[in-house]
Amino acid sequence: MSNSPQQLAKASKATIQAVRGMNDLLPKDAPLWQFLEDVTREVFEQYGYCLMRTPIVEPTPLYVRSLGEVTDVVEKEMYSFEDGLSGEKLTLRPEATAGLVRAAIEHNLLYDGPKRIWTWGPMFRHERPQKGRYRQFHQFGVEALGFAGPDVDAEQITMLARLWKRLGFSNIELQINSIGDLAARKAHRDALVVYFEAHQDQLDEDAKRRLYTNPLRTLDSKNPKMQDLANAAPKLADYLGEAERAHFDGVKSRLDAAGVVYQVNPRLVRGFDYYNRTVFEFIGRGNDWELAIAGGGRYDGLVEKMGGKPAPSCGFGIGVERVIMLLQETRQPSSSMLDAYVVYAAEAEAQACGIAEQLRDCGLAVAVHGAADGGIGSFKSQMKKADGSGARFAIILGSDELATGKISLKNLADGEQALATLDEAILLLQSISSPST
RNA sequence: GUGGCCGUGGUGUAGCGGUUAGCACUACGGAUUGUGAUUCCGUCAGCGAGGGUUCGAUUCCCUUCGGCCACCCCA
Repeated sequence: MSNSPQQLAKASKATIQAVRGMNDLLPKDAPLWQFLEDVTREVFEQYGYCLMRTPIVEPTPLYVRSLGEVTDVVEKEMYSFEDGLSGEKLTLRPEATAGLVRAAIEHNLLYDGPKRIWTWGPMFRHERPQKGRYRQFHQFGVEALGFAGPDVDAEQITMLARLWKRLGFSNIELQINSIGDLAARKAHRDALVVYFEAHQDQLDEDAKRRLYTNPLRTLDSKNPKMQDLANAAPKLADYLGEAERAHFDGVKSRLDAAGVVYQVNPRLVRGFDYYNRTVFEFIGRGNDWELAIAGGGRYDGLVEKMGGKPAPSCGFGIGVERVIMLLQETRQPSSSMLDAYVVYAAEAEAQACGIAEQLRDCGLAVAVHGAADGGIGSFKSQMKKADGSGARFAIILGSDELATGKISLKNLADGEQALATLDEAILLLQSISSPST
């Protein structure tokens, strides 16, 4: 019904836009993303985490089983559809953990012991878009599968703290909490429901709606009228057993030892059902916003629940777009990676391309001038382009250079220009070329 | 998903029933022989889309698409 011939005809005239909440990464923003990807990979590798990748599309039941049937994500935010060709029920992944766990089980990844892994890519959730919240967004996902002790919890939190430091962030807040094991959570939840039922008359609309679905959220209510009620409610901490408390203490003492500053937030919870014990969240603050930039926790039962052998685990996700927002506020745009920009007269066009190829053979980054209209333009306009490209040097090929068999090499930073042979130019360019190329 | 605010060249904006839709930045071209700045001159480029009201709509109304904010939730 949404694609009547009339509507299609109309649509065919209008320009086609990107799907709502799904953004293009434009060239001007790419360097920042690449910087973040590079630094993140380096930090993860420092801790022995290995890259792996899973498909963007998974069978829908994977998420229903792992995240929990009554979670918001599963109930109303998943891009689920039926493959018209096979009839399979599929879902665009809303998070990374379930797919990684599925793959770990499918390939028996844990047969010779626990594994530290990470991944990265787009995730999809059908929410109303806002700043820092998109329908296609990107996450780094990190999982330590098969580790039972509090050491990996602390390791991952410490790793994130190191990442923020490497990225130059200072205004990051860390909140941690223990939500206990399943039994403790269930006992606490039941007590909460009983408590709220006994105070039905004081509940606001949200609280009533969430009474049986997500009573924990009511503890976090922003409604001032609910504060007293929430404060007097049963506390999760009182339901934690000895082992759970010891685990949490283990995490905290390791963070203390590593010098990682944190705040215990007894109301911190996660949106997915599979979490237990340690949960944590890093809050980033920009000029006019405050959002979680990374969050995670322990999920001791998930691997077993998904059909694998029991493998207590811990993991987290980083919101790439949100980290990029912070980077945009704290970092200057990075400079071009070009070593040279070739400017040439019409009769030197063939030589320009040839010389550029020879320079690239030597590992240099070289752009050859090209104009929108297919011509090449004056030397003046070519030099403007050379300047705008951010290249360190301009290589000038005109009739004079052709006649002498040399090239002119102009340092765009200080304006120095000299004639040189190609070999001399290569040596000079290599000596100032950035080592990463 | 609910409620609210908002869509003017690539960017930031002025105008708000009849205007050649103004300004700034950017881009492009030029200011004597083959050279990046500044300055000066010039040029390109816009009312998100679709209906309606009207003699006439960028301006008013509706729908839609998109952005942002709050809620919800979360990275």
